[in-house]
Amino acid sequence: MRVSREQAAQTRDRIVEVASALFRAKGFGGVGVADIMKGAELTHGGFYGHFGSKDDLAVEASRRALAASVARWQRIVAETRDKPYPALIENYLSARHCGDPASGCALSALGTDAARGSAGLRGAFAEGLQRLVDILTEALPGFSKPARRRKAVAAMATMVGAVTLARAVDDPVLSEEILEAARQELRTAAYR
Amino acid sequence: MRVSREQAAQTRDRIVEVASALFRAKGFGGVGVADIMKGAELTHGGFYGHFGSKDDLAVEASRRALAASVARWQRIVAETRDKPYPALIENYLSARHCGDPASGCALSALGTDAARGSAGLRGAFAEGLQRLVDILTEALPGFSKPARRRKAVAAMATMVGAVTLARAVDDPVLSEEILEAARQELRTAAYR
DNA sequence: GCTTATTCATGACGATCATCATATAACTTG
DNA sequence: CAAGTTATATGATGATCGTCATGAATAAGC
Repeated sequence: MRVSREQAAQTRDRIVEVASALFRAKGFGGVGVADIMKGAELTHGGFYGHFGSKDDLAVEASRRALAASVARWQRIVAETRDKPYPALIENYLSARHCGDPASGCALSALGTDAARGSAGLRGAFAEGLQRLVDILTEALPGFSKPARRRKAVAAMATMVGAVTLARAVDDPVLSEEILEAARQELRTAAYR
Repeated sequence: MRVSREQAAQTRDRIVEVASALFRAKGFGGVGVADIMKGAELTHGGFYGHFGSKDDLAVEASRRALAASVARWQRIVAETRDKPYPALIENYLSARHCGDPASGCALSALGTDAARGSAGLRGAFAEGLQRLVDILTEALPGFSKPARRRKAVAAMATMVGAVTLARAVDDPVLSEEILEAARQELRTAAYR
């Protein structure tokens, strides 16, 4: 069967959206092309009419997920004009974000997977990371611009590491301790 | 063919050792049982005489890798009696560690993979993390014990996040910036 | 309204996967 | 030295994987 050009674009969009969630939930290797297509209410056959390979989709889905994070951060900054930095770290280091990788940040959901990925994939991660760091740099109070940039990069590392570790352990008490320790350290580090 | 009981134990040991390196290099899903056995100079058939499943081996290999990190940290602490903390973070955040996941820390090599793993696997990660945090807590200068513990947990998150991100991007300049930012922040955070 | 182009479904390809059954050979125990 | 045990090799299992060839059906272009 065939659908309108506009519907086809929507279909493609739906595939990327579903993939971005499934990849974050189960990893690049943990999801098959058929799973993704089924998630978009399609059969696996039409996949290669939209994408050249699974890796191509992985790159696009990662870009989509990271762009969503950028948009989310921008919204948080806009909504908390006075103190955006605490709002950002509180949000990232929340139990909700930790418990919902599928709709969370791709850096902490796919970080170690991306390290083993193609150059294109790692390029997408680099660009997404840069944009998030830019937002964080602007959100940080005081200091010179280079110092704020340095603090923003380090804060990114702390947040990504904290969520990654909190998810990697099976002890809920330890998970919460990790998130809380990161929250406290980042709060005090910003205002010293 | 058959080998002596002692040799069989060595064989099993060699499999775990090879697996711990291969898993860190390529992820749990990126390596097959046959690859591991070939790495141990065996064929794939004998695998299930030693282990109940691939996941069982994953747990054991992770434990092995994390125990090696604990031993490494203890050695570093013993060798730098006066200032063990800077030595630990310098070591973890080095370009060498970043460029060699196969013999590095399992937390930053398999963090996001472990988050999607079995409860047994996440238990192994929790225990390994606890031991590393214990060492870091003792190595931190000044402060009360709870404060040192909190700082140690946050420092772990920063280190794991920094190495994960530095590996996940394709830009060497950005990678080095991430490691350096984490080094600087951790140094100043410890002595404030 | 007819032709062409294109979206998606069906189905199959070969490769690879974890797992296991069986066979062989040699260590271990008596 | 004989009998039993067991470590490893060989080979097969069914499942799943990414990828692609083909066909049907309909939108788009003339």
